[in-house]
Amino acid sequence: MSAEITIGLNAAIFAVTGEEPRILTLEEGGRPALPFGPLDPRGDHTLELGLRGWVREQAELELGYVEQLYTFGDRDRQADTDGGGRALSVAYLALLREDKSPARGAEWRDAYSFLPWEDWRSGRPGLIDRVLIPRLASWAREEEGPSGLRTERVEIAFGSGGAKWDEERVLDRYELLYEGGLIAEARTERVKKASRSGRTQPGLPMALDHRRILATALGRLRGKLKYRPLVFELVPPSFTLLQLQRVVEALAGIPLHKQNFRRLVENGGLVEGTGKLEMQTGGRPAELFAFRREVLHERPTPGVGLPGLPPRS
Amino acid sequence: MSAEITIGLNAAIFAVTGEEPRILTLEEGGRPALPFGPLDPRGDHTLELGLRGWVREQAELELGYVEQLYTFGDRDRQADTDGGGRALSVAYLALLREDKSPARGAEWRDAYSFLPWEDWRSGRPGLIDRVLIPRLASWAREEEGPSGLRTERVEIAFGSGGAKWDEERVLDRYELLYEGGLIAEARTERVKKASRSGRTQPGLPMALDHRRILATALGRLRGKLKYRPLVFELVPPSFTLLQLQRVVEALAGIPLHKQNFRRLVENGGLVEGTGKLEMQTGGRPAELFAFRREVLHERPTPGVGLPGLPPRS
DNA sequence: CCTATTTATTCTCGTATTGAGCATAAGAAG
DNA sequence: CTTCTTATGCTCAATACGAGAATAAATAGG
Repeated sequence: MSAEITIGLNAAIFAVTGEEPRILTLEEGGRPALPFGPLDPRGDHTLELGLRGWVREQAELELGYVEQLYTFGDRDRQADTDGGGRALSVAYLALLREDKSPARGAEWRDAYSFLPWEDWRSGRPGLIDRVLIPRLASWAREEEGPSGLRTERVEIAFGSGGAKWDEERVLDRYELLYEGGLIAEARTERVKKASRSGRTQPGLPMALDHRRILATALGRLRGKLKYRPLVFELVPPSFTLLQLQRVVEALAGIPLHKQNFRRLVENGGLVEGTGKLEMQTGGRPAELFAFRREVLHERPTPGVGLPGLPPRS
Repeated sequence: MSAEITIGLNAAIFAVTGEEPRILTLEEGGRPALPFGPLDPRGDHTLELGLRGWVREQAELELGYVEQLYTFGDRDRQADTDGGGRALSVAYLALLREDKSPARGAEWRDAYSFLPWEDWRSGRPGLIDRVLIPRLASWAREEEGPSGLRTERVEIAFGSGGAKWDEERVLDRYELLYEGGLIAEARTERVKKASRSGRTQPGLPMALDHRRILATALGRLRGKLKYRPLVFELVPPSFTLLQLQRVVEALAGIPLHKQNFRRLVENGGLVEGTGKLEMQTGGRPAELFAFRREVLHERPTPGVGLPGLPPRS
């Protein structure tokens, strides 16, 4: 009766440096992997503590903000478990201030190198209409059961055909690309055929299911930015408003209106001026601001907001 | 090395009938329990399918909307595992249209009977200021390490001391009450002492950690109502706007302004009139409306909204 | 038939927030 | 001292929100 079950603990650890979102990776069988390790059923008091332990061990980093993301347990998409064993992955989202340098073996990589279609900071990436949509469209055509179901999913996920781009639907997009055979990690006939015919699979692949975890994490992070003051976990204790904005933009993957962003965080009571100035701006000096913790008292959902949302929600 | 690990699948299944939110329960060791069963590591292809199987078996109900909630794995708060085994619970939130009657053994119960402080539809429940706050305050006083930390948590969670009530913080409140010894399921000295001295623990207890799962589920549901059209999983295909509003109010636990609610869902494109009328209203007949699926195309976050939120987000 | 009651539905109004952009300030570079 | 760059302040129209008045269409009772 008892097949062996193992619990893997995975962390998608984000930092933002140089205006780019980074994700901490290890090298695992030739592909980048998220830091992970098995739960010690006797030792680890909580899942989160187990995770922190693994990250400490593998990257010599002490995690700050940590939040549980999702538990992956599909039998068909798990690691090649040797026997009949079953592996579950409990995935976490973690944030680290700046990019502290990790131990050798671990390194920070540009998060968008794995999900290049998610970066809209310089407009809609050409990749989407040039590669993704055409190939997804042909995938949608071929097995159309209930008319247009796949087509509708593609439109909603990628903001084509009249739908609007929703930066939070990172996982929807990844899953669609996975099903459509555009993700190298899916070892389906479709992917093999495509690569034989010389087509590239967009974005760098990761080990196992880790890119899916990354997509889940990025989607959650983007969503949560809007209603919890998470950005402040990623910036130094004092920062200029432009720095703050760049961090939000890096994660959200879209450009923001500078003056309005300032108005939002200042009037929203999220930050307070420190009186000090940052002189290395390349222009007029900028005031340094700090997070106002009291805001947690005052407003139920103190996020930084993103444009394009139908307000009130 | 290998201690046995078991994965429990739990479901918090909501329905709304007669303007009351209901939760599906079984009876387990004298206390109400959420439907649950162990994952079959060989049989179940996915966690969700395993869960659906258990609910089918135990309650003879076919789940509609299902979403993964959280994975609980604290060693100290798990079931009394006989040996050194470790149990994880993967909890799900599920919604069921109306209340289909379950098999014997399962029954629908008022969700607020377990979390009575969460129902603000007729104003702030007296229980909060009469019982919860005083007892939490004394708990906060007694072990105040960093000054006011506990006090601050209580204020934010319960909307006392200047903070506003945030209906989403269901889990925060539950955890606070748990730590403060007001939750019967916590088998701490504090709880025992309180019950010896005749104090009641507010709300009906559930088996194991199930009330915590319920709190997690309700919090998530309240949050998600605002930006995804979840309510429509809980109402019949056609409904009057007041019916819809009552369902939202039941779950959110707060009263809504009728005219504004109507404006929100109508102008928001969430519903469309069917032309048919409901005559049994007790007053003027009401038009029957239906969910407009197209809205998924048009707006990224088509929720029903709740008042009091700092807009944008 | 007339009236009170109940619920539905339509509008209005004052206020706050949003999205967009113009204008000014204060540094550095030449 | 002109130009470039970034910071910061301010305006303006469009929209959304919160609250509530006003009107419509049923039912129940006399």
